[in-house]
Amino acid sequence: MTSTEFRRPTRQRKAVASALESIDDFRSAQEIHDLLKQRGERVGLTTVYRALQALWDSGGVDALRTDEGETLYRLCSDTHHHHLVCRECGRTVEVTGPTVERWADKVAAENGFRDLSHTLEIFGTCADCA
Amino acid sequence: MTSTEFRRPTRQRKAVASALESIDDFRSAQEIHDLLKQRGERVGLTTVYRALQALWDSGGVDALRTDEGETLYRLCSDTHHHHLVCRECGRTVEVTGPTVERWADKVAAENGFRDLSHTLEIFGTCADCA
DNA sequence: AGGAAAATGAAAATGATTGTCAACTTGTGG
DNA sequence: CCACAAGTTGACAATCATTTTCATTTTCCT
Repeated sequence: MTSTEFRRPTRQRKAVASALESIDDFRSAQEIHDLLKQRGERVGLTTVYRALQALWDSGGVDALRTDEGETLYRLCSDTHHHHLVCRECGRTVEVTGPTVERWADKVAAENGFRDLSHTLEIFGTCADCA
Repeated sequence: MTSTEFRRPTRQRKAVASALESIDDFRSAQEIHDLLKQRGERVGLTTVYRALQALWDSGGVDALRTDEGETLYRLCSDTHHHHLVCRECGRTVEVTGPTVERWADKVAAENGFRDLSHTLEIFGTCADCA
């Protein structure tokens, strides 16, 4: 249902998309690039960046910033949601929060803000790592 | 009440702290460095970074990451809160959300996560910029 | 086929932040 | 009062993710 992202679905772009499909956790552009290399898919790092960017622009992937400043990507389910991220192992749990959405909208509206977006990530140590 | 951060309160560190006190919005390390330069305070950029880092470690300031990957700092009120940030002018409004705090704790607990922290920022266009 | 627009990728550039290290301060014990 | 060790500073180089550049290649359309 979501528009299929690319003006031209090239080999490289399909490779990136397919790499994302084979992973559950968030990965950096570089990691995805490495993964493609392992698979024998020859795709330039620059292109991987561009493809991820494009996917993000079109809403096809979720992006997340680590404390170290790396951007991590992950295929996006089509519902709006947030993440619970384990600081140790990086495991992520997808959580949805109508409560939060409503609260954010309300607060923003009260302050006269339009055209909203928000980021919410919860960090912690998961049961396995505790 | 908040511990005063520095092992040795040097001229430079006091300058950074005082610069922060004179501002309301979030500023980058570089901007703070510039501000000090304008004031005639000669402080190395490296030192500004280190001072801000130290302040952050001790909980004295709030830090926020822009989409462009810059880290912005601001003196921290002692209540836990979040920010409503205008994408255009950078104006920030401090908001508190007990609702959200509770929700985050609950969700995390349900998934067996401990030792929580979270980030929540709302972005939008403020009334003046619309 | 043929040309224009889109896409690629290697290499250089950017830009925020961090590491290095020699010089400088400061507090302390003697 | 003084020397010394530990804490600090800052100019500069180094990192490292990401972006630009730009010449080359691919793809789409007619």
